[in-house]
Amino acid sequence: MEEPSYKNRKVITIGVVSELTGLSERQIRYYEERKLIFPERTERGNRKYSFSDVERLMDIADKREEGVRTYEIRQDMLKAKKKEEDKKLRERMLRGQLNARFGVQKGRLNGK
Amino acid sequence: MEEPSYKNRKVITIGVVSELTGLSERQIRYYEERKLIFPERTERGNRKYSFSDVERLMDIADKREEGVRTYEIRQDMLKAKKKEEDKKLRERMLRGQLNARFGVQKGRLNGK
DNA sequence: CGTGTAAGGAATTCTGACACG
DNA sequence: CGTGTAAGGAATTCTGACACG
Repeated sequence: MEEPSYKNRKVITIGVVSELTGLSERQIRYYEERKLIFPERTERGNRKYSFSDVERLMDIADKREEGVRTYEIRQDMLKAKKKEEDKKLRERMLRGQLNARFGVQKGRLNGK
Repeated sequence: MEEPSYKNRKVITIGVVSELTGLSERQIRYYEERKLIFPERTERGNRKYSFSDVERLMDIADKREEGVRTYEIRQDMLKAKKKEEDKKLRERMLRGQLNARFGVQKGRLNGK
């Protein structure tokens, strides 16, 4: 498991993203302004998107068609993100517990 | 298994490919002329590459540094491709054999 | 053969703004 | 709020060609 590869690499220009999603460049830039997506930039300032950005944009497009406001979409995003983080935190803590009781001894840090 | 996804989708413009590979656009276009890579085009004619194209280009760059000529690189490519196809063919034939003797009967095509 | 470069034109992208509803 | 559009400029990409070794 070492590939954050392909899916998350920001390499696609806005024109291609527009083709891929069916959204106008105006819309794509606006969703960035509303902090729904976060493209990188080339040295000269051209936006570059990843495949996950493209997928997120398609989700956004669906939401928008249902009439959901960009602000609400953003709230949902943040909520989902927090939930993700909490989950990871709980998992880490659980692992810590198990290790403390049954795990391989890592060797005391110093004998004191 | 339905994702020919990310890795093979042609979405990267030549400028980004150049950054990614360290090759000049001139070189990238030349390797296309020598039939080492096959980008797609946007409606207006701009080249679009996939991540596998990028990887292939990096392989090509390595070969070139070793002094291998584009013609030879192409020959090796074709050889490798043929080998791949032969392998698939043999696998298909073997499966056919097994099916014929032990496989589920597919029903005769017609009783004659 | 493999690559650089200047040339000219066409298409892309960018930003900030006005418009509309 | 969300999106279209015209505006002007800068950067990108394209092709065909000449150059060099």
